[in-house]
Amino acid sequence: MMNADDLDRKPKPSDDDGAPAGAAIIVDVLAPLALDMVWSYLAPPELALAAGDIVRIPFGSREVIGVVWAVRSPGAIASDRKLKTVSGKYDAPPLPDGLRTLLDWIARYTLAPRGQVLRLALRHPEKLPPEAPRVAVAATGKLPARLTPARRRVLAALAGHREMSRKALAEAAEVSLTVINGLIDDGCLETHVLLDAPPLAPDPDFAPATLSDGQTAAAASLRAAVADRQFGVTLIEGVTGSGKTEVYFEAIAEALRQGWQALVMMPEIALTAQFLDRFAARFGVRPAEWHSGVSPRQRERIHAGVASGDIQVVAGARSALFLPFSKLGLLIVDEEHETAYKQEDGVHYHARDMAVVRGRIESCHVALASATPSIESRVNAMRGRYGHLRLPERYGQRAMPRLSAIDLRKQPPPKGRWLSEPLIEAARETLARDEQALFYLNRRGYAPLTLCRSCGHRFQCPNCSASLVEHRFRRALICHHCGHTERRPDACPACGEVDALVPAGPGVERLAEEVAGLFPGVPAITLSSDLAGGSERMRKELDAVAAGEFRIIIGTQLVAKGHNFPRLTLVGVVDADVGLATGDPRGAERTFQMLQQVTGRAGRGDAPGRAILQTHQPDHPVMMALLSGQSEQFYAEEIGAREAAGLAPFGRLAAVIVAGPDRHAAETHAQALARAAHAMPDVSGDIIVLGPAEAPLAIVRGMHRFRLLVKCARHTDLQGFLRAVLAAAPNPAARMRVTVDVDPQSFF
DNA sequence: AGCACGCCGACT
DNA sequence: GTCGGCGTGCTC
Repeated sequence: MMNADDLDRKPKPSDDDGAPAGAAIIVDVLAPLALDMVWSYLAPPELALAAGDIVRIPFGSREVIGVVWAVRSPGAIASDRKLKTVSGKYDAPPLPDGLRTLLDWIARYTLAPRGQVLRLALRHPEKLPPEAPRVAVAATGKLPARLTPARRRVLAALAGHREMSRKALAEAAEVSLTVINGLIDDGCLETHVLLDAPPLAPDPDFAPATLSDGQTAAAASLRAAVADRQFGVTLIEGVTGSGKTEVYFEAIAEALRQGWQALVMMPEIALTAQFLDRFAARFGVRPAEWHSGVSPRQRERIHAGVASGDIQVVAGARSALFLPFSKLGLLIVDEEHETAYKQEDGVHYHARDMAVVRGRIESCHVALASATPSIESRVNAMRGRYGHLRLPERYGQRAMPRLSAIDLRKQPPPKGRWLSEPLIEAARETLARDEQALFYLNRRGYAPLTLCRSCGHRFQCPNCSASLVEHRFRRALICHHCGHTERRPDACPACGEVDALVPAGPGVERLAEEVAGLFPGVPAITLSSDLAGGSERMRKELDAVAAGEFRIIIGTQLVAKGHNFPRLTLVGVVDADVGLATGDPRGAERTFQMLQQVTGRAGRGDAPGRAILQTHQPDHPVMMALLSGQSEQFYAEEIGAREAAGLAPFGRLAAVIVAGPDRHAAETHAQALARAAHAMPDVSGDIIVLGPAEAPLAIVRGMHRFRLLVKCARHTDLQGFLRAVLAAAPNPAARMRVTVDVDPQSFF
């Protein structure tokens, strides 16, 4: 977005510029470094700096980029030290007030240095070669002195057009650019710079969808909320195919009619050509698209367009939240429960929550959409903080899949096998109808556990104490937490017995073996993140599945979303209990969300889908919720259970300051604390463990040096929790200094 | 974050 | 005798 050539160089300071010393303008500049401070500089008056401007400043021995965070009132020279002078200003859109407020807010909330948060909004190449002006040519009417065949073709190709770009003309006339340049030199063609046409505006009335009654009502309510131009949040809840997208498209249409911008955030993987096409079908053009794969040049254009208002709608991953919108009027967070919204490195933020914050700052409406909302959003909806729109039915041809459960206690598969007779029978019927079946098992590898039959030795990761997972294809034992890999030995390392190691439990590889035995000759594919060949290969295989090349799919959570498999009518959940007893307080919520997603994939227009859950606990609230299609009860129980366990339904941040003069000792303490906190059974989420700091005020300044681990404590009794964590720490010298208790809502 | 300054080990 | 390791401190 910035370019060195855009830098307005400060004229050479002269002794007689006559400005009285007291009238010097001072600006406070924030640099995108891991520093929290703003730095004061003298501002050359001719740059006319304003808050938000992007400047270059001398900083220590180098020059860095910075953003004017504040312009000090004239005459207020606070510091007695000699100030350096701003070197120049970039001809780039300034950061709007709302965005700067958001960045400050996030820095405060996440305890991150402001400079580091600023990076989120400035993550662009500092220098780009200036964009080459695009040149168009038009005929002048003059005929060339020598009319060669090539020249004739050029003039003929241009005949129907007022102007064409040189490249397009050369292609159309099947000549090289030399011929065209020759004609320009002869004066037969004239050139002019082609101005960048503003992008085509999405048209709110291009092709409004036909909505069901329920959708119409929901859309009307959302439209009204948008037009209100006040901060508010609506949770849109509706199963896959219920038309959530169509409903929020109507909200976007309303924002467009009002002349406001809209941002649609989605998890990175959900931002597909399919979505962009759907948008284009409704509004006539694709939205601007923003994610990690967008080219630097395109980023620059989007920045400029969003700041000028030429771009009205952006669909983007979480980082799109930091674009310099000039008149944002609507934020939408699609698939709001997705964990991909959580940034876990650098600045730790949850993009869904920060979207709500930005909505608050911009005074506009925020819509959160999901088939399986997060507990947090549910609680907010239940307590009336968020509006709640439900779209309970599938619209159009697709019927909801029929769900049933198989009680594995009553109908267990034979020993060493994982598919029960009724599920196998259902798959047979499906295959006989020439349809596809999916066996879902969220376990990579061959077997999650390897045991020694002779001495009972269990293979464990040396770093994490988790079980090593056998990957038979790679002949390796792998830790799924840290990636530790070792060769699978033939003899037990504990007792030396040869050929005594047995796999315990199923993974997708083992399941594939069983499926191959049960359905010989039926084309099947196993899809997990272990698939060799990278995303390229994955895409190819998913396309092959969509085209019906495979009849049986065996997959991990990777198949739960994304690609549409049009012939898929049976989803068999091989072990619905995976993830329920892991000690993770979010286990039930996650399991429900995942199973709801994956079972929802069954069914197509003419063939209703079926989903079968194999479970040992058919009475578990998750299974009941899935089977009945009623999630109310489940959510209510989940919230109640969390409250009973002393867990807050909202995230909270806790900062533990480990005091001590010795940096290494402090790091060791902090890591031990983090581990101890992690191991506590009733805690999930994030704990910020900070290194030595002298006083609470020093946190912000000192924390960046010792940022060791950030995870978020979801705990109502924070003080008690921290005391417990500290009690578990090996060194009692570690002291708790500060806790920060932040419910995002409580900040307002 | 970068970058300089500073004080101890293996090389031309 | 120097090159270079990364520990510590500073940046308007």
